[in-house]
Order: sequence, then C-alpha cells, then structure tokens
Amino acid sequence: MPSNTIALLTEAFGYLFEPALIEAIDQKMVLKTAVSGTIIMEIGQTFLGIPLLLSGSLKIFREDDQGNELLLYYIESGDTCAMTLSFDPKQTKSAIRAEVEEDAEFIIIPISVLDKWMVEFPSWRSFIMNSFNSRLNELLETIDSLAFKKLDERLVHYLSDKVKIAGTTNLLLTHFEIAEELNSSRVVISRLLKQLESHGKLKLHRNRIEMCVF
Amino acid sequence: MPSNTIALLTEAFGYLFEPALIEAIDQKMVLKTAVSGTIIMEIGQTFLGIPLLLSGSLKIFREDDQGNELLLYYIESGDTCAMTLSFDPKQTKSAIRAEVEEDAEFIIIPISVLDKWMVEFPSWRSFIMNSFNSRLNELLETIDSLAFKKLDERLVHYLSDKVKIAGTTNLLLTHFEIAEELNSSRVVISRLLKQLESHGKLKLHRNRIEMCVF
DNA sequence: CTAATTCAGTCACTTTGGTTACATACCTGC
DNA sequence: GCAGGTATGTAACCAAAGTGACTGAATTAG
Repeated sequence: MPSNTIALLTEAFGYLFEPALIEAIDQKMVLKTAVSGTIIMEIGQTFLGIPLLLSGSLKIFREDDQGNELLLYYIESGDTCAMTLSFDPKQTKSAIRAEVEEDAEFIIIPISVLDKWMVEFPSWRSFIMNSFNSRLNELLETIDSLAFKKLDERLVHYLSDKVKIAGTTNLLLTHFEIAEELNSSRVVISRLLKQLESHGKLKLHRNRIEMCVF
Repeated sequence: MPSNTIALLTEAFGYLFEPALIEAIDQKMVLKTAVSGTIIMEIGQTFLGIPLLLSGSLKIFREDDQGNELLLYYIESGDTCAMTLSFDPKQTKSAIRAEVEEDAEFIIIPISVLDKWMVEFPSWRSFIMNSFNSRLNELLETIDSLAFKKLDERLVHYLSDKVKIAGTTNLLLTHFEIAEELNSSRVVISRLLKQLESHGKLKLHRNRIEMCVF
C-alpha cells in the first residue's frame, strides 16, 4: 500500500518519472518546506543533494564580491523543476543563491544516488538532461537581456515575469527591491516606472504596482 | 591492431575515456577539420551530433535579432572539450554560433548514441556532466562581466583570455573585431585601448596589440 | 496621537558608453 | 608612385544610467 509521500511524488512527477524511480526517490529523499524569503542555498555553500520543487517557486541569484546581486531566473514546480546546477562530487559549492519566492515544498535527493539512477532510469537521464538544458537556456536569456537590452526593456520583462509567477497583475513590490534584483539603483527604477506609468502600461501605488499591459 | 584514428583518440581522450568507449567513438564518429574563421555551427541550425575538439580552439557567440553579437566563451582541446549545449532529440536547434578561432580538428558524435553510452560508459556520463558544468560556469562568468563590470574591465579580461588562447602576448586584432565580440563600438574600444596604453598595460600597433601586463 | 521609519518623487549633476564626422596613417594592387 | 581600401586617432555631441540630496507621503511603533 503506497505511503503518503508516494502519492505526493506521483502527483508532482508521475508524468515524468516511472513508478520504480518514484519509489527510489521516496526511499532516498528528504522532504522540506520553506516560507517566502527563506534562503535555501547560499553562494559558496556546499550542498548535500539536489532539490526538486514540489510546489511554490524559487528565485535564483548571482552575486559579485561587492554584494551586488542579479536575479538570474525563476524555478517553478510545474516547470522542469529545480536543480541548483552542478553535482560534481568534487565541485559541490553552489555558484548561486536560491531564495523562496512563494512558499515552497521541495525534496532533497542525495548526490550519491544520482549517478546510479542515471544508469537505472531512462526517465531520470532525460530529466537531468532537460533540466541542464533549461538552465542553460535561461542563462542565455539573461545574457541577452544584459548584453542587448536597455534597462527599460529589462524592467518590463522583469515585471512580466513577476506577473506570470505571482499569477496576478497586482505586484507587491518596492522600487528598491526591483532595483536590487536588476542590479540597478532605486532612483533609476523610479524614473523608468514613472515613464511606464505615463505611457499607461501600469499604475503605481505604495508597495504595489498594478500592471495594465504585460 | 588499432587504426590511426584509435591512436588519435587515445591521445586526445585517453585520460578521460575508457578503451571500450574510445573504440565505440571510433566506430560512430566523423572526423573533420576546419581552418580559422570557419563557422561550424550557426544559430538556429539543426545539428546532427555533438562535436568534440581534438585540436585548435573555438569561439562561441550569442547573437540577437538585430545582428548584434557577443562572445560567450572559448572551447579549447585541452579543456573538457566541446559540446554545443543541448541534445534533446526534440530541441536540436543551436542557440549559439561556433566559429573556429585556431585551425581545429574535431569529431562529430551522432546524437543517437549519446543516451546509450550514458548507460554503458561511466566515463561518458561524467564527461557529459562535467561539460555541462563547464558551460554553465562559463555562462555565469559572462553574466558577471555584463552585470557587474564596466567596459574597460571587460576589455582587459577579454585581452587576457586572448593571450591565454593564442599563447602569445602579441595579439593580431583590430579594434573593430574587439568591438564586435564585446558588443560595443569601434570608437569606444579605441578610446579605452588608448587609455590602457597610457597606463602602460599594452602597446598599440596596426592590426596588433602587444600586451604588457595581463 | 506623535515620532520614527520606510517609500516614492524629483532635481541637479556626473560618468559611461554610443554616434557622427573627419583626418591621417598604413598597406595593397597596379 | 598612386588609388583605393582599411585601420586608427580624435573631437564634439548625445543618451542612458548612476549618485547625492532633499521633499513629502504613507505606514508603523510606541
């Protein structure tokens, strides 16, 4: 008789993983939950396993040595799910920070079983490959934004992403928060937001931005 | 009795791959050579296999819809070797352009065998994983440059990389070429180079830059 | 209710990088 | 050598984005 967790896993990953793999995951995983704002992975931190997101969403950041930060991309549960890059047994230091955007449930799979499962489960192989590909494509998109787009375009793109993730056009954000995630400054963001408001693309309130076009 | 190609492969990959894998590669691969400047993979192009670099080096570019381009990173033979990202049978369109920097020999491995080899050869699994990781880390470095550094720093970094790849402090480059690879403009690059020259970091000549500090 | 804090709007100013334009130097083919 | 192309130097100007300073409004703590 299947346990609670098996049912949970089947709901989240049944469309991806074969039953035998789900059972294997059930035996090896650690289930965790974290509320919005929690940092579940810090830069330079050694990780014991790779996380798979069951619900909620994560924000993935890069940071330089002066503490400037940049939002790289989001991880959603529906999505090809999580994976904080790398699982080279030698290089297990995280290159990124993962912060919970919306309250999240996730499981941690120990690195030790990853290679074994690659041999045993075809669906695990393709999952890992697809995850890597998604990460690469997201990084390429980030590079496109940085290299080819001006800040106002990046801002619009950022807000559109937020709408998608939050599932509402009513965004609870301060200008300062946006500035941090885009590695810009508060004044500049305020300026551009005002500009977008005057073009009717959004409405500004305190701690809140109401998107019109997105 | 081992064929020529087996000896060649063993020289290039013997430290990475088990003999049985080298034999498998020998049976499936196509050997190619290309001179400096050749584009061996174009954006949007469907690829039939993944390339592994035996000698020479490649430059990997990203481009936007207006034709602006940006150098992402180099692939060297000594290095964990090549791989033009993705090998999802569904998504086999290249996201990048690969151009030969220094005359290169490389082999193409058909996508069809990749998954099979993942099961059969542990060294192939770790090779693929390490390659993905290298690519991810290189992209993250590119993002760091774009997000956190000013153009003069990016320029110095670019020139240092060139010295490493070319193996000489005597770089045969025009200002225009540099501008293209950094997605900037010729005038700006000339300006910054003059500045670096006045600080004694390099000497400028026609079609040539002589690096002092790097 | 008041004081302190946080958030947003705005101004003046600087820096960085991009653009246009033109001059000059170098190099190649003839 | 000369014509034409290519590479570089430079100046004037512009636009995008960052900075510092100050204001007032909204919110929260006490």
